Amino acid sequence: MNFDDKVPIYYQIENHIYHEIITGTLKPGEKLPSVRQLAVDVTANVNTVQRALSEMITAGIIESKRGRGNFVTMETAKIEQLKVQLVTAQLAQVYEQLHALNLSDTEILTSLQQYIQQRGQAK
Amino acid sequence: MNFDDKVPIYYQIENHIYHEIITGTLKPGEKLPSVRQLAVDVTANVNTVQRALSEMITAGIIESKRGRGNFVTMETAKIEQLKVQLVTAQLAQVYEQLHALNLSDTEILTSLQQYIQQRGQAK
DNA sequence: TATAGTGTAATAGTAAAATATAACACTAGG
DNA sequence: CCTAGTGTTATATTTTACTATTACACTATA
Repeated sequence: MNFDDKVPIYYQIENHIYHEIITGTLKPGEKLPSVRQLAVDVTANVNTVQRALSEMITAGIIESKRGRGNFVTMETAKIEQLKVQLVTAQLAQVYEQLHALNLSDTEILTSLQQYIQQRGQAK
Repeated sequence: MNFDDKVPIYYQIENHIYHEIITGTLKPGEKLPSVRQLAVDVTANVNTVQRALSEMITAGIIESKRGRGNFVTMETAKIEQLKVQLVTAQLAQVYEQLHALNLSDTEILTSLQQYIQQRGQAK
């Protein structure tokens, strides 16, 4: 995995798995790879993976069944809620940051528009 | 100061000062508070502040004058460039994250639009 | 029932960030 | 020249994330 050394690995693993759940790579009720396999996949330690999973279990997104494995919740409402939560967190962050740089609401919007346009051309 | 324990303090201090420079709270050529005073201001250690400053000095945004103090660069072009850089980094992050959540370009834009609208109503 | 695969937990060790503290080097002003 | 204020650097210590390793608890199945 490609880690950003500015933020904890367990946090990045958590986010990574959340993304897989939200995009449907991991479907509701589906079994996750074993913690040992996950550790290999993301090139991290079992304990680090476990820490990430613990938070997801607490959040109710993952259900842990001892001796069987970890499973994505079947409550699709929770997954949808999680998605909204992550999206909103992202939007809030950009908004706050750019606002703190004295960009107006419209400037923030148009700058994102421009960024997307330029990004499309660059490909 | 209000630190996010998910990212290094020196990095947050760096960002904090960058914001003050870009918004004009700290003007070109202006002297920064002493490192010891800054440490008190942000409730961190002198060495931690120094680490943040070191990166800013390397980046050419801050000029250090031993015995006199640290000063914001007078090259306004550099400051403008820094602003573009920070804004772009923010835009890139949201875009990548939301794109990874399977939001299309237009969905990303409209969701930001909606966020700003709702935020306005909440006040 | 034995075994392989699973989650869970504990221990010890390493590395990096941050702190506390002190010392050093330079500058300006009295 | 001396002193107060500045940046700079170094040392030792604490804290936290991460790793390596091992052991334990449970489940399914051959």
